[in-house]
Amino acid sequence: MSSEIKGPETDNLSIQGLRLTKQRAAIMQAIHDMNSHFTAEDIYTTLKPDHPRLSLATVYRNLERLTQAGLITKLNFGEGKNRYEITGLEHHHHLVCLLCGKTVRITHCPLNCSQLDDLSKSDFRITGHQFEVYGYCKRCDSK
Amino acid sequence: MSSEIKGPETDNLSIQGLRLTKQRAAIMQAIHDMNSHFTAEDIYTTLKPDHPRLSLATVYRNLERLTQAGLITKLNFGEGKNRYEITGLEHHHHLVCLLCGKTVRITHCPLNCSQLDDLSKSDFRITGHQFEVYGYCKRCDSK
DNA sequence: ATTACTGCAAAGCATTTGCAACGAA
DNA sequence: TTCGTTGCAAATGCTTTGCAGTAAT
Repeated sequence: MSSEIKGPETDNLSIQGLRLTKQRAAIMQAIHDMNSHFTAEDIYTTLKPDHPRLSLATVYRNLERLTQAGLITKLNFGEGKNRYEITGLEHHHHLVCLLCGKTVRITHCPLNCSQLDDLSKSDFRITGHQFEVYGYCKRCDSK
Repeated sequence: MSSEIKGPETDNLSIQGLRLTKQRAAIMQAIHDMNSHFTAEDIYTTLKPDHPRLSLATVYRNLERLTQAGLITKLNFGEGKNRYEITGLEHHHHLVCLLCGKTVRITHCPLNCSQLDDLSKSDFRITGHQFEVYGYCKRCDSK
């Protein structure tokens, strides 16, 4: 329970040597209100109306820093762009609808398989993994 | 055993309504000689010396068509670019070394888990998935 | 006063596309 | 003669970077 974003809090930031700028606060707030798998563009278009001078570059730089700080996690749904989610939830993966983008959380993690245990012991030190399942949700499939 | 690339064969192509151009033949040959997880750039730089007029666009277009035809499969190692491999091998996933790029095949497929069976039956029609594990191989880890 | 952070514009990379010429069938 | 395919150049989409000014500590 060390690194969680619970609101516009500064604690996690200062520990990492990050400063709490207005832009960063706004971005963290937006991340919260987003409650889904968001992109840099999502954050940008959400904030732009109330922060006309905010630049996309700032959003990217912040998402990068927050990722490094462990506050958010980078996801890859194979769309050619990155998505993020807040870190600290139970470890999970996703089932993604290719049409509407709806996602369902999969709590089962494929990393717990004996074949990987064997490999891991002998030849590899595993540091990360990625598991995403694609398909069509009931709603989209019936169209 | 329907769609395999075994050399500069035309059978698979004609079935798909694809023409066997010099460029396509060269690309298929290169794919063979590549025997690893290659990128569009890999194919391009391999062929360029002997095919000075070959364009990257042609490589991309061919990889796309060959993927559609099921002869090769698109991979995503989270590098911000696509990799491909020849289809027809036993279904598998990869353990990828983040330093040297070495890959180890994982024959276990996480799609066979009861949680997914349940979801699949009720809400989703699963059409694809992605499972890659990252880490450092023994050799790179000891550096 | 430092020095992290920002906006802006330009650059970077992988990939795609429009179009006229080309060449398999 | 078709019409799938190609080369070229330009365009796209996402992301990064250089730089000079700004602001948090």
